Amino acid sequence: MFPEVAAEPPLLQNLNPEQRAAVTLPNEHALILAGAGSGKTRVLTTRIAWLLQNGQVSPGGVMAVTFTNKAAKEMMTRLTAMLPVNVRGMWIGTFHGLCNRFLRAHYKLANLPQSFQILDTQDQLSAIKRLMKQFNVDDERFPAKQTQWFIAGCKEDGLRPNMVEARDEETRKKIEIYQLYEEQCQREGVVDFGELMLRSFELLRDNDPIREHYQRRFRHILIDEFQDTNKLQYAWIKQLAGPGSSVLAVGDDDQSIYAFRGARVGNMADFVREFNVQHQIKLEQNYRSYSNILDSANELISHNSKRLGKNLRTDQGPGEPVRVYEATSDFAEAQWMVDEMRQLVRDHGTEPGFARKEIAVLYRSNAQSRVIETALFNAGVPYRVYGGLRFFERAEIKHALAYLRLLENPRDDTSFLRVVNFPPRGIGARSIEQLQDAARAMGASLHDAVSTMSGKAGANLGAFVAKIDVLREQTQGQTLREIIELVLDHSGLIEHYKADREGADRIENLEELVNAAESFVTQEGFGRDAVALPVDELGRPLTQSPASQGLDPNLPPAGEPLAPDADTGETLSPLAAFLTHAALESGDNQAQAGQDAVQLMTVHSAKGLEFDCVFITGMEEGLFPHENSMSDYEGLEEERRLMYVAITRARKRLYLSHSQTRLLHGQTRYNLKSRFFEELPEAALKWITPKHQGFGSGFGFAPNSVAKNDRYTRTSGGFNQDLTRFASPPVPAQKTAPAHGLRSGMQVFHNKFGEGTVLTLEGSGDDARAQINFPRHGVKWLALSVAKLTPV
DNA sequence: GGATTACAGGCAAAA
DNA sequence: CCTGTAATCC
Repeated sequence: MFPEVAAEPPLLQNLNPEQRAAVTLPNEHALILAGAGSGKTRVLTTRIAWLLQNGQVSPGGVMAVTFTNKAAKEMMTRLTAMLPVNVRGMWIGTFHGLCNRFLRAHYKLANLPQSFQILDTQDQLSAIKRLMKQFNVDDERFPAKQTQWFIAGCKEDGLRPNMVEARDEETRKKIEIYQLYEEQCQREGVVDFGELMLRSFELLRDNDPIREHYQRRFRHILIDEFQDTNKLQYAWIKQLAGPGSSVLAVGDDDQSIYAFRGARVGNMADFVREFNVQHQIKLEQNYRSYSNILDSANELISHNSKRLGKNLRTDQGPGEPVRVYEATSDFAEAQWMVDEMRQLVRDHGTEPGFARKEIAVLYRSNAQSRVIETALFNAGVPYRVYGGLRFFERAEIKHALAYLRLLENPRDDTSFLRVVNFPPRGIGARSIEQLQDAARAMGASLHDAVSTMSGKAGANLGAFVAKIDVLREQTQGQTLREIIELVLDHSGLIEHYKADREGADRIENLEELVNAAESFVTQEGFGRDAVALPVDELGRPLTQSPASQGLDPNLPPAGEPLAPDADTGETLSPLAAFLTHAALESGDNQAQAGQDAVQLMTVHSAKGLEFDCVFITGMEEGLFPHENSMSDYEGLEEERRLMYVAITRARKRLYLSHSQTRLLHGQTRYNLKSRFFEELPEAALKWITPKHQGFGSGFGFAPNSVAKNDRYTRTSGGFNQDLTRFASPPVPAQKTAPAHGLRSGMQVFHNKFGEGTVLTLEGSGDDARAQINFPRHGVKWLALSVAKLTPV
């Protein structure tokens, strides 16, 4: 079953020395610092192929962990292209996907029902809201979002309620809610994302035979994007890594952009120390971008202090300069971009134009996409927006899934409440409250409590529950496709949206759900959720009984489809498997997939992607860097890394743009251009704002400020700090424009509040306001015509 | 009591 | 701009 080792494996051809060293590392722990565009995925997959080819490990002994489903799929695709290997035996997937697989196989030990359902972020929030209402928690003092943040944060740190320190009264209350939330989830047979991780970790930690079994099994553990791992994920890896395993961590500290969701860059240093890592390899050769782009990235990131140290280099020439554009408004910025794109796409005779899908527009926050979308739409340019609501997160899809989940698990109160009165069937808030009271009193689920209800409300509720129960009966033994079609039909969802004038899209999506299910069933890898297989020291599957090898006799044989239970071999129903899939892979944003369209996305979601041409828009103080991150040093460094990620997405052309004015939260804001401009190498940049740029027609004032603008335009290439002050804000009433002379980031002194940092500037003249962070008094908005501020 | 519409308040990034 | 609640009608 092992291919003979080739004399000179073609796998190693065309690898540079560092890459080759990484691929052929000895079987020990190692860290690879992989810069952007340095062929990281290639190294990872080639490493696995190399290990397999040399017979050092069998597929069953390999675990490769990623953060996104996309990365996992990419890895499997590339791997199968390299070697005729059955990827099904390997554990390749996201942290959450693998934890799910593990918990399904050992659900009894994990104290979960076999068909436990997974709450996504939305579901989790509504579960918390419901709980807080039930226990009369003041939602002014404890906003549900904040509570959700707290609970998720605790789990990311591996903390159960009893392990969290109650520093103050507020925290004590939050811990109490956390405790209640856990009980509620357990009662209802659901787990959230964090719980998937935490419970797998605890099972590994507390159950010696299980832990030792998996430690024996996984000879090679490879982790992608290691800089994004949180405390719990790191602890989980430590549990899995046994005496004979080799952990290969691949990461880039400069691309750590997920601190807000618990990522700890420090895990890289901890890994080196705690695993006694002897092999560290830096991949600094970049195969993606021209040097103007790379120099910009290198120079920018050099302004960060806490770095492991790494500098990207390329053999490609300088390429085009990085073009910088200053627009008068967000509207004008979008318009300029559309014009520029037209040029890029156009065939110039000697050189063919760029494909539209090779052009990406990146922005810091999702809200910025609207203006750009409008401009593209009006110009008739096809585009595709990532982010926002993904397929499985759309309301109509979630409704349909809620019905399906109730078939699988009637205790799922979150799903029950979502659809009990959708489509409307005469069950209002009052009836639901009564039902919740009854359920609480008898300690039962809402579903089971319905039988105690009487009167008209009881009749309506009874009819609903009966419908669910009948559907459950009817769908026994049916195919997934039939089940979903039946549910769509009998739930009344289709009918309801048919009556809605704007329901056509939703019906289309519901039909797409049937397709999604169909392709889930037929797709290769449907059964890839195989569970633990007993293995020998090299990770080869054992042919003898596992018990005779001293392994846990309860562990199942290899290759079973559909994640059979480790004990009984009982498999998950296709419906339950599909529901899991829906929760763990929120689905590509399938709008116009495959079409040659311009790509719009946040910088976060651009990570890992690359394009010929990249536009980074909204390069303004308060937006990028974002105002919520500007006040503290750590936050600012993360913003800088984010910018680093954005820049390194570009292969050939990079555009940076900022706008003097922007409509944000319904009002015009005057933002200064981003401080990041000053951290880029002048030689690599080219200022392309037209000299006599007038103000857009939508502004209601004439371009009478040409003199000023002209002066600004002359700063092309250089970024003279003093001049920027004259350039923005370009307010109609010019005499009052920049009278205060403040800049965000500036230190100022206030008679009452003391020293503080200017965060944001807004408005002009007598209305000018500044948001200032005073360490002693917090963040305040001050009217500049009133407040006495002196620069420090 | 429930359904529908009107309006106020919040608003970063995401598996 | 989207969500959650208040006001209104049935």
